[in-house]
Amino acid sequence: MPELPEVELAARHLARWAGRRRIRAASCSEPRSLEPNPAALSRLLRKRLTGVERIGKNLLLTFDGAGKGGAARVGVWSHLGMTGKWVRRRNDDLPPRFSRVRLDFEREGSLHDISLYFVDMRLFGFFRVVPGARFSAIPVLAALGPDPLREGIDIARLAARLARRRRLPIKVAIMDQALIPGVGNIQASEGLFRAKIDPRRPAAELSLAETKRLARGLLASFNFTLRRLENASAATGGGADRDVQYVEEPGSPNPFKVYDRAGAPCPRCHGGTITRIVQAGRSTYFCPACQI
DNA sequence: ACCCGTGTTCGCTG
DNA sequence: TCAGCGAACACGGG
Repeated sequence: MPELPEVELAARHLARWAGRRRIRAASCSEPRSLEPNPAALSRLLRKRLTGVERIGKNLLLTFDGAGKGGAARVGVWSHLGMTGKWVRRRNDDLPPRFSRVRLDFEREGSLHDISLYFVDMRLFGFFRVVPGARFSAIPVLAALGPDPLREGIDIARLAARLARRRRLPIKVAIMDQALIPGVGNIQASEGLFRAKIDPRRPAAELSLAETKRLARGLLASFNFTLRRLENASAATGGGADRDVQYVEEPGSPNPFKVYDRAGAPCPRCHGGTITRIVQAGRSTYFCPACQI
């Protein structure tokens, strides 16, 4: 599930659910993973969630101390991996299955106590406490490109970087998080379809016009997917003090134009058949007739 | 039983 | 030094 749109929705939910609220308790339940550990989690106690930022698929939370005497600021760097999600539950509800981290927030105004859970079945995601919230000191984060939703896509920068990928297929190239962070396997196929670009083309061969189309196609796909997620989230009871998950419900129809639609007629040209190929070990979907 | 997977990192190779 | 590749991580679902 989690590519840029899903993580964006998670960030908005976290801010709405727990923004400005103070952590009363923090615990982790996973037996074998080293991260986080109780000692690291304890640094969050009594601190207020003052910032929720997203760069690509990375969630950056900032917590500030209660005291005015400059109590230490603490950050959390969280990634949803393949199966991670954030879930809100009432305080006395049972923890969801595959819960890894539980954060209990204090009552605030008319809001009830709530618990937020970081849930991750496959354990490819993580939740790391970052002392001082010095995110930029983390090499992986520093290497990320500018977030496309907030800062747009710098065509010149993108073109210059693609030019260095001589042989790499464009679909594989754009999944490099240093280029356009947040592009995952679904959004890569969707963005290329919207841009009418063949995913097999060597990255360095794209013209400037094609690079522009690609940037627009990716942004359009991000925004389309985000809107779908917002609607699905609102429909399942956003605002009510009930259990809410932000991910699409299982069994909901595939909202994508080509992803996971092998064999279907092309929704644009109607002349081609959506085809699945494997690139760098991942599925790619495209229309051989109108993606050139 | 077997294979697949919406992500990332690491080690190897040329 | 580096682009590119394949494996590894873990585990439910089809």
